[in-house]
Order: sequence, then structure tokens, then C-alpha cells
Amino acid sequence: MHTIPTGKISDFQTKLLTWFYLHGRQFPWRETQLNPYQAIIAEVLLQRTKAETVAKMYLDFLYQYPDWQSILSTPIEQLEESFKPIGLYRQRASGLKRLAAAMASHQFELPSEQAALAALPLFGQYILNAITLVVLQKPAPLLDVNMARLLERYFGERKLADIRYDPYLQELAHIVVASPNSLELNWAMLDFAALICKAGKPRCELCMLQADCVFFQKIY
DNA sequence: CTCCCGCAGG
DNA sequence: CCTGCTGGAG
Repeated sequence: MHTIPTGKISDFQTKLLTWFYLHGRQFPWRETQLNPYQAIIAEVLLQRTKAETVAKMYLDFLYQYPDWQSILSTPIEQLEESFKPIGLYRQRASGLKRLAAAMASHQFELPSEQAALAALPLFGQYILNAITLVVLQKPAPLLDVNMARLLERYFGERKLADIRYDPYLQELAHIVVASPNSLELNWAMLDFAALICKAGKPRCELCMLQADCVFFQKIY
């Protein structure tokens, strides 16, 4: 990747954190320290689904399915019914079933090795980073389409179409969240991308980053 | 790269 | 009507 000035990154971090403490969103999965099961459920529910939509059923889902055993003992058809209101119900149900089975063979403990973690069902690029950040409490980027859009608008466009295989975006995201405030920085980027740096109609007039934003400089 | 899914918002 | 949403698997 081409070099990104250190000053531009620290300015980006500082402004986003300040914005987050004023305008960040509140969600039930952000309020308490989640155990691995709860964190995985949150990520499964959030895949390709608006956080506001998930917020309406997250606690109800955890109440009905409090642990891996409850997933194992529930017929797949019933699990699908629980997922139907938010879509992608067959993938979520089968994925969670397969992960629950894998967890059972690991005595319901998350593998400590990164490679073993990545080999688990459902553990793609995003969920692996999410668990590293939320459960293991180590810096890692929640690099979804929203964070990718924010990063490439501000720092410059990526080369590859798929964010999951773009080394420039991956490295940039890791650098930005390499901070003691990694969790808050991640949430700040997700919230800012969802509310201000939106996909369709970005609210550039409300943005405190426009002076150094590649996207803003290009269109204005 | 494509499909999966329903809902919210425009 | 159409677009986009804290992706993963085939």
C-alpha cells in the first residue's frame, strides 16, 4: 500500500472519538461485556442486517437461546423461524447449528489458537476480528462495508472489489484501530459511516473530516 | 463472483 | 419501485 501520513491517521482517530462520545449509537450488545456465545450471536444477527433491526430482537433471542446447548437441542426448523423476521434465515440457522456442533467438540470453549478459530464454521474475516476485539479485547477492525466505505473515502480508494481480500484496506483498518481505544474507535467508525458517511447520500455538510477527505476534495 | 433474506428508507 | 444493511459459503 502507499504510505499514509501518521498525522492524518491520528487526526482521524481523535475526531472520530470525539464525535462518538457525542453522537454514538446505543445498542444492547454494547452495554455489557459479552461472553463468546453472546458475542457470536450478536455478529450472526448483524450480518447484512441493520443494527437498528437487530436491536429489536437481540435480547429476546438470547432469552430464548441462552447458550450453545439451547442451539443444539432446538430443531433447525424452529431456529429458522426465529431468524425469519430479519432474513437470511436458512444460512444463519445452519451456520449456527454447525458452529454449535463444533463448539461441542471443543468442550464449548473457544480455541486459543488463531488458526483453530479461523477454521470454525461462521468464522470468516469479519467474525474472527469481531471476536478478537470484543471477547479477547485485542485491537482488531470491524471491517464491514461501512468501515470500508469510510476508510476509502477519507484515505483513498481500494484496488480490489471485495473488501475481504484487499490488503491495502486490511492494513489501513488495522493501523487505524491499533489503539487502547480500539473498541470505541471501531464503534465510532461504524456509527459515523451509518449516520454521516452514508452509502447513498453522504452528509458531507455535517462532516468534521471534509478538509482532509479524498472523496470530499474530489467532488467539491 | 453470486446467492442468500426481509425490512427500513427513499 | 429501488438501494443498502456490522458476511459467509459455494
